[in-house]
Amino acid sequence: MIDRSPVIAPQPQVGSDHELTLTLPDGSERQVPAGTLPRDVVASIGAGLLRAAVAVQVDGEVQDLVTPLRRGGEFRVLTEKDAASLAVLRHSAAHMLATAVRRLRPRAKIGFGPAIEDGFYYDFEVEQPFTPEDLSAFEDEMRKVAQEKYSFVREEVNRADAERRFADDPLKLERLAELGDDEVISVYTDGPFVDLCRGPHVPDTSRVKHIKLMHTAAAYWRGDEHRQQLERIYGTAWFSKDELDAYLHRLEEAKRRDHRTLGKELDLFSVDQRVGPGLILWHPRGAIVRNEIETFERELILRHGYDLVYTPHITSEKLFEISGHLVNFRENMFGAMEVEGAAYRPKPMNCPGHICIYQAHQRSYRDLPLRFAEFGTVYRYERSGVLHGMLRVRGFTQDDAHVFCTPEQVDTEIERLLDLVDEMLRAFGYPYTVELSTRPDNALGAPEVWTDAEQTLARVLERRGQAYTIDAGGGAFYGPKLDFKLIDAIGRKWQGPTVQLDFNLPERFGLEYIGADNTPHRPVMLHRVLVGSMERFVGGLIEHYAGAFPLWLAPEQLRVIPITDEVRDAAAAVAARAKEAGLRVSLDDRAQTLNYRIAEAERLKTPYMAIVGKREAAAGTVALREHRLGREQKPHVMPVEELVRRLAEEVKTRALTASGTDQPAAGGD
RNA sequence: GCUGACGUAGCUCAAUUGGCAGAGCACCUGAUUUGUAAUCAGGCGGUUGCGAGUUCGAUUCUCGCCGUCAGCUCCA
Repeated sequence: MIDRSPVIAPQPQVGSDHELTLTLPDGSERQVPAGTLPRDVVASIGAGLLRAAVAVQVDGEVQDLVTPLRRGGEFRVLTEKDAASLAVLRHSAAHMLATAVRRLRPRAKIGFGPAIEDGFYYDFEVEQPFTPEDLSAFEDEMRKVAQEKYSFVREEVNRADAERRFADDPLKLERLAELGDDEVISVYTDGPFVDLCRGPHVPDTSRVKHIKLMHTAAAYWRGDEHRQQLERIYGTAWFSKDELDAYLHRLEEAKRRDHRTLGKELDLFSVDQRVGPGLILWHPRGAIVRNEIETFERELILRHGYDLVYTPHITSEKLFEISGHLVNFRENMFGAMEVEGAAYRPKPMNCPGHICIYQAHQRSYRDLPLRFAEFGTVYRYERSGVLHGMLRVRGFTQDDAHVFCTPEQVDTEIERLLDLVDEMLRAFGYPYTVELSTRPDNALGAPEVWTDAEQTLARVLERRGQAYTIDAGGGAFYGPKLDFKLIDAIGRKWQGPTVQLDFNLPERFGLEYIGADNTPHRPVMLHRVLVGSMERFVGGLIEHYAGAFPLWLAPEQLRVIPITDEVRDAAAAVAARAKEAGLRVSLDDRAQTLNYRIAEAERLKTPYMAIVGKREAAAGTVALREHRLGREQKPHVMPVEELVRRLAEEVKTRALTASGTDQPAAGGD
């Protein structure tokens, strides 16, 4: 028999003997006894509000309507309109998934089922992995659970009671054993399913209507790869059908932008089994994009006082013994090759090489700061399961640089780096956020040095009015860092530039400079990358621009198309003129229909097409077609000189074509 | 590396219970001379990822390896 009775308020276990003060959003105050259920408070405000309520927020903390109030403070009712409600909905959806799975697979053991960004998951221990058919059966069953409108009933129980209830669920017992004696043990029941859970939940299962189970995956219990793997089911849940549809559409959009698909369609790069997984072959069209970025960046950093250097791809592994990489990251390095009795390795980082250049001379404080930059190709062994297109590879080129300076110069150097980062990212149209990562537990060096460095970073950021968040304990063991996160055209975050202070390598290599006092001092070393890796950055750019690069980066900037053979020479002259102006231009005089040739140029997302017919040939003009204007557009007739001027200007200013406005071709490709 | 799915022409995909491996696009040839997103005809193209096994017969079933995809774990 399914218990469908309404919620019975469990007796609160803690102090119901004192009054709590709740402050409502309108400023009014209410006194209620501790242990009162929020639903009673909400009901007293209004019946309509109770119907709309998803949960409440008390003193900043979200809790559901059936968890006894234990403290007072700001009291806000959360409805479907509040962003914080989504996590509650999704957590409840996870329970409903478990409810559905348990109905169809009574022997499935339950793990955890939290809300995550964009959805939820639930882990199960089962003998047979789930199939796609299982998934749709579970989804149907979840809808039934929603229709059956079970209340989420909260009970607070003692340990013995909880152990009895989850006697058949070893994973839950393990979790239970970890709960401290002072913690409230609560369980939530929706219909036939009961789960050890802190909450909060929506009032009943009928609130969870717009769901979709996305896929299954294996996941390690407690995220520990030495523990058993569980079957995880991912799903998403929203308050309205529109939101669900919009989310699914966002996924489609991301798929449409996938750099692996576009990389093939636009002939930018490939990988070849014979070369090896995670090793990128840059095709001519992709190489143009990369080269433009490198040229731009090289010009930029030279202007910012950097010196270009080159270091070998393969070095004696002694270098990595000194640097400590061999001890700490041996598993992630390519294996050693023996040459005349000495072991050599492909470099996993450029820093040791740059340090050796620093040490090639005795350095004076007058030489500092020294800024060595290199597009340095490094090789790291990444486990096969993590490789992903251009975004996660085994060989990549970092736009790496190391700044060697005196402690007094760190301030200004950081400041200069922030300018550099800003100039670089603006060129690609990326907004960004900044994160300051501080001292981790396994940190090297004196805490005072760390605190000092962290304060320097924070001070510079604050002086510039740059907003930032702090990732406490997120620094590398050898120094604190600034991480820049890029936000792409569809709102996704990407790892961007990083600036890192290093207390370790100067020590290990014994770096020195002679100070004004004529004694040796240890310089400070800064590592920094702007784009990180050319591979990852270009992969990200492909997705950011959906393959429609701004003109300065476009592999082919202009395609000239004569309508008939009669005007071929006129078209060739247009192409020659554009080429002379430094544009990347091609002439498509194939014996194909005009429509065919336009379709192909559009498929390649060629920014501009100059069509030349009899009228244009006679007048010295072209009919210009622009990729970004989409399918319906009137050709814009202009003199050849104006075309060239306009495009050259657009390249020179590195103008950003409206990224994200690139529409999918309605037919054809 | 782990779990699961997948691997057929350059690309996207077919191939009824195991029975002659196919289409569209691309490419080549010819015709077509076109006014803004795919002209017509013909042709070329395959050790069905690799290797073994079962079978009269394997793209199809089994095993191993390689690779790809999703997720987990990892990313100095």
